[in-house]
Amino acid sequence: MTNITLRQLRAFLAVARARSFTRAASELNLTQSALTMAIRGLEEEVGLRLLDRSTRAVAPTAHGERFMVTAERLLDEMQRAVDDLRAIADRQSGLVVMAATASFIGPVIAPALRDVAERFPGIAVRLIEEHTEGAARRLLAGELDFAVTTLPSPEPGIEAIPLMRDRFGLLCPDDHPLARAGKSLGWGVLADFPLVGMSQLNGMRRLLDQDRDGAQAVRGLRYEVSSMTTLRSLVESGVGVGAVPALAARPSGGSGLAWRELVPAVHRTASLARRAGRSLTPAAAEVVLAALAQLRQLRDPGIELLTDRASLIRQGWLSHRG
Amino acid sequence: MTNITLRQLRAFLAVARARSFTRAASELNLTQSALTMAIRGLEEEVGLRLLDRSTRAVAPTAHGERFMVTAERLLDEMQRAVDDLRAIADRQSGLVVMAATASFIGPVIAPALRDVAERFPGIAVRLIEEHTEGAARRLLAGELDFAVTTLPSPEPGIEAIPLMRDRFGLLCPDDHPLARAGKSLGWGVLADFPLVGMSQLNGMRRLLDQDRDGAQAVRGLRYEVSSMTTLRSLVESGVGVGAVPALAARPSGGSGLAWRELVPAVHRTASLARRAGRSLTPAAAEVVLAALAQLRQLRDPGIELLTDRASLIRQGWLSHRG
DNA sequence: TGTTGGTCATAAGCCGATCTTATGAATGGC
DNA sequence: GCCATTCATAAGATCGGCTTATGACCAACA
Repeated sequence: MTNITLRQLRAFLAVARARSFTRAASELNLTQSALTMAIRGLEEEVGLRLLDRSTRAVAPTAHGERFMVTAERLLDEMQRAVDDLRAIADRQSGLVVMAATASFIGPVIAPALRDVAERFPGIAVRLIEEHTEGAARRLLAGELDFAVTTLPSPEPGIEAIPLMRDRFGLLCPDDHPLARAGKSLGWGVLADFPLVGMSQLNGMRRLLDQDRDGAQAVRGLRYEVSSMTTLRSLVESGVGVGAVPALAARPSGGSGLAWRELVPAVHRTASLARRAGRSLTPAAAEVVLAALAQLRQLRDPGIELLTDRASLIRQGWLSHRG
Repeated sequence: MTNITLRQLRAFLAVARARSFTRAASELNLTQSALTMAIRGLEEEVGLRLLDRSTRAVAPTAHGERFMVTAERLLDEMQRAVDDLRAIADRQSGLVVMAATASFIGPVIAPALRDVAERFPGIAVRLIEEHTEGAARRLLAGELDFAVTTLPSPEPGIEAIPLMRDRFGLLCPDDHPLARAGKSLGWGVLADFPLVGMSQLNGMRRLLDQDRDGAQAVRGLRYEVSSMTTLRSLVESGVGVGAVPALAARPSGGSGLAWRELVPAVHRTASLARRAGRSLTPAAAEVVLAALAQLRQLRDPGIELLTDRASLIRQGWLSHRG
């Protein structure tokens, strides 16, 4: 086992290049004495004279000259490797692989990514639109840095922290009678109209299924669709109405759609999830922060933020730096 | 500038591979605590988490995993470079480039090289038969590790140490009248026979030219040749006699040739020479030592050893090791 | 030829980095 | 919930490396 240090390599190169201990010392901000000892240590370690020196001249030996090339390359590679890591740490580069449920991507993730791209042009993102189960599977497989999902129950091997919750409300055309009914709406009103809802594969659908009040929004469902975009289209064209979370309803006003709270409140909680014990990369942390900022900007009565930067730091999702 | 140490790299690799600080610590004969600190230092230096760790599990992060490859390669290259140097230091490999005058090669250098080859099969030698001036030029050009020459005067830029000296004597056929003349021979006897001698390009010829007694061996030279082999052939076939140094006469008895001292003694001194300030490689030192041993074995009355191992060490030609 | 200025080598003491010991905090298994 | 195990942290000890001071050597110059 070698006990050679990079310090010795640097000392050797400096002396060999400067052809002088004294000059090399001043370049390295050391004393000549320190270099003498460093070179001695190096030569003892390899058992070979690398620098021929007298009080009048210093020059690398033939072996020393060959070793210079090696030492140079070694230090160079080391520097490059460290620089790469530092670039990632400084978020000048990096790849974020993440998954999010569709309803988050439009109003939250997309603008967050635009934001991140502006400040850190070197960060690349792979965004996977994925429902809860798929995200969980990918997390466990180690494919993702993190995911934004409506994780129902904490799975082993996955660590999650509540991010926000929004309540379900009625989505209807903005010229629909219920759109401007004076009083607050109860879940019972849904019984009077043809209902549009998500298929059973969907996370929010299952929330409704399991809720006593929410179940009224899926009983006798007339149209069952697989994406929120489709649901919105159907509602907008007056085919029916549906119960959707506040976030999924956005944008509502001005888009031909109206959203009204339903009481009693039924919530859906979205979480930040990662594989247990896996830390966020600096780039991923930046995306999470930007998403948080987007959520804060929404200022929607139906949407409630459940965490903040400090809390994320406290629970080990973010570091203090940056 | 990175301040990362190879120690940290080794610590990182050990922990990442063992997936445990404790196990890695016992492998490296350190405490778990030391590794914790080493890893912390490394991570601070690059600004990036490289190992995700809890009290129950340790695993490299994605970046850590990539860095493992780099760190492995770096340490490996370092090890290889050092091993190469050590092989040279141990004389398991190495190339010696040397020059010697022809008269040395046969009786001294050749058997010395056979000897070295036996003990250090990895050492390669490039041996150049070269007269004094040529050797000096090559030394100054840095082409040679060392040379064995009859250096007349110390040149600047060349460092020389006397190796041995031999005296001139009469070379004649072994059935020649002078071969068994009772008394010692004076230089005057040469006047009575046709003389064979080296050309003026040769070092020993010039020694004779410049010596009052020796000059009698070149005055009225009948045959002027350019190599000792030729000279010996001519003398052996009875064409004439000549004055040659003891070493150049060997082997004399049993080869059809006889060699008799001439008085007063005229000496030729052979030196070990190298470029000033240039140290011998371990392999070259081995050759020098072997040559010295050969010279010692000659035990020829006309040959006088002028140095020894201790003296070479004292004057910086050899190191103590080995 | 003695002096002088500059160079690398060496020694001693200091200081900081690193290691060890001891302890704390977290977590999975029972 | 308790226990065993693991990593983290703190404090003291130890070791290596740095600086300062000095020596030895050598070339250049008077």
